[in-house]
Amino acid sequence: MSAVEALRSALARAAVAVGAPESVAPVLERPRDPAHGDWATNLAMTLAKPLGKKPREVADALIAALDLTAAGVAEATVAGPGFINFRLSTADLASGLAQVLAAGSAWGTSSANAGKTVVVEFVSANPTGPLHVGHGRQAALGDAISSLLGSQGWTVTREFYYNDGGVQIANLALSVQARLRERAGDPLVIPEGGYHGDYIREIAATYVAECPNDPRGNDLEAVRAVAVRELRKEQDLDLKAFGVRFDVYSLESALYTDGRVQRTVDALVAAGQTFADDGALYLRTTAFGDDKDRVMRKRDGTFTYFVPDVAYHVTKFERGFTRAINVQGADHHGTTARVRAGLQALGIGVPLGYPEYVLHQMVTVVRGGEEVKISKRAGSYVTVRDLIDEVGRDAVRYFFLMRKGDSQLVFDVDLARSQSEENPVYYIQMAHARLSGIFRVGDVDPAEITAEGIDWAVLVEPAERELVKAILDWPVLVAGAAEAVEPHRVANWLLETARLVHTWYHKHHVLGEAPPVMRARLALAKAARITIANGLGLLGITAPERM
RNA sequence: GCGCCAGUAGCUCAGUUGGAUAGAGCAACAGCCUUCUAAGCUGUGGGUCGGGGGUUCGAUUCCCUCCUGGCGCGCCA
Repeated sequence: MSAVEALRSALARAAVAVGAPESVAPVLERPRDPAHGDWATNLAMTLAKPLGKKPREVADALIAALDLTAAGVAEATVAGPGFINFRLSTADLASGLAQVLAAGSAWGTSSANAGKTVVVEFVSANPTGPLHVGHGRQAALGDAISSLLGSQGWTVTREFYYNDGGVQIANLALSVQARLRERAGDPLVIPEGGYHGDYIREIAATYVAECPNDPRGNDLEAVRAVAVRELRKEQDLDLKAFGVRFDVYSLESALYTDGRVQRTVDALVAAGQTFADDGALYLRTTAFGDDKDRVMRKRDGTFTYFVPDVAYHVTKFERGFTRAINVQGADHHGTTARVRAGLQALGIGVPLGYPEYVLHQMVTVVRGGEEVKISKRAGSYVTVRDLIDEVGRDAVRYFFLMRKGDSQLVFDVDLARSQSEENPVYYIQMAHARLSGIFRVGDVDPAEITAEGIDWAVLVEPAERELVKAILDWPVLVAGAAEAVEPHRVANWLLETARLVHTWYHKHHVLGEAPPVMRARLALAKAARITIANGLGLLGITAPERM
């Protein structure tokens, strides 16, 4: 049993002793001010009302009834409106590090969700151009969310859905055709809604090389096939540069060719959830919470985009995923109600909140204090590749993850590329490198550092007590971030912990200290290094040995 | 007009799911290099948590209302 659990159960017994109505689960949290102690509980305040007493009286009674030894507490005091603050002995506090050393790369993982499966869909771009910064945010978020869930025992499938059907693909083919005809000497006429970037010219060149008999792109279907293939290749390279890997790629076009779209429509009609009006077929999405009913089949006989999306999500459900999480830009939030409504209308037992959506706000890129909008190759937007080439993969990952998804994100290129204290990525990686440096310089193999024979009571300095607490809080932090699907909590924790590492490193030495102190501090350094490396790993960022 | 998201220090943002005197970085100011990386550290100043109501022992957090900004509201995706 860990120190916290011992304290919690001792408190629960004390609560019963002072007459609490039924069993309680006391809440323990870190006091904001470390001077207040190592743990604090608001138990007395929550019990005050049912007991009909003042909070501070209840607090005094709780302390009197508390078995301090069993709770592993050196001191308990009442403070403020009725908080009880606890101080642990340094030995009890720091000995928790033994778990960290034993767990290693598994520190912070949990098997709480073992046996449950989740599919995380992200990026899911149209293959109509290089990935833009919004896709980059999705890639960072989706990958980190997948890792977070995986760390908590979920079996995770990372999935990319190519929207390779519909009008936009037709516009892509026409845009390439326009460039082909320009090459052949015609005046350039890029169609309405077409694509203007330089990459369209590159695709035209590829097409001419492969199909010399059709320099004007008269075979539009062949043009389309080459364009989609080239852009999928391009996007794959973007993702590779970003270090993101997917387990499954799904194609919208396949949902048409294998009849899934038609079968989904038939099922919705059979379920009585549709109606025809003015030559179009509607789904009664209002029966499932949408603002208005939505067109499924247009008058021209083609389906609207959300129909294949519903068919696609049926496959996720049929593949047996407990949860489905979709990471998308907030500009897609209108579709969430539609997809869920379609799944409910089918009446096949899909849970109400399926799929879940993690929506993120827009990204703006700033350089030299000015917003950057244009990439040469893409024409109208900044690409992920631009950012990676300029500031590196680690910095791009961190910057996309350091803000809550539902905040708009300002990506400061100058800050991200600066190799200085101001840059949070460098600051965190530096903490890891410094910890590594202690072992390198001291010629100590970290593998030799175990909890065996360490006197934890020597870690009495305030700076090391704070670092110890941050390390021991890591598993709760990760579990909370996974539960809330919020990777930015990990990013913030890393920055704060890196700060504690730098403070400790600056104030106290490891090598050359008296043997018991050096040994305990080496253990602390190793535990900190493990935890920071695990945190960076979850975010897909490297933990360098030296910088 | 309706829906979703945001509004916290000069700037960029956290705030542990309702707790103590609201925090961090940058910027400003004052200091610190014979020791494991100064790519660093220490300290100081800085606030009507957008405004106003409500819920309760207690609200940045929950509810209502208004203001401002972003996104969406298509037989586009």
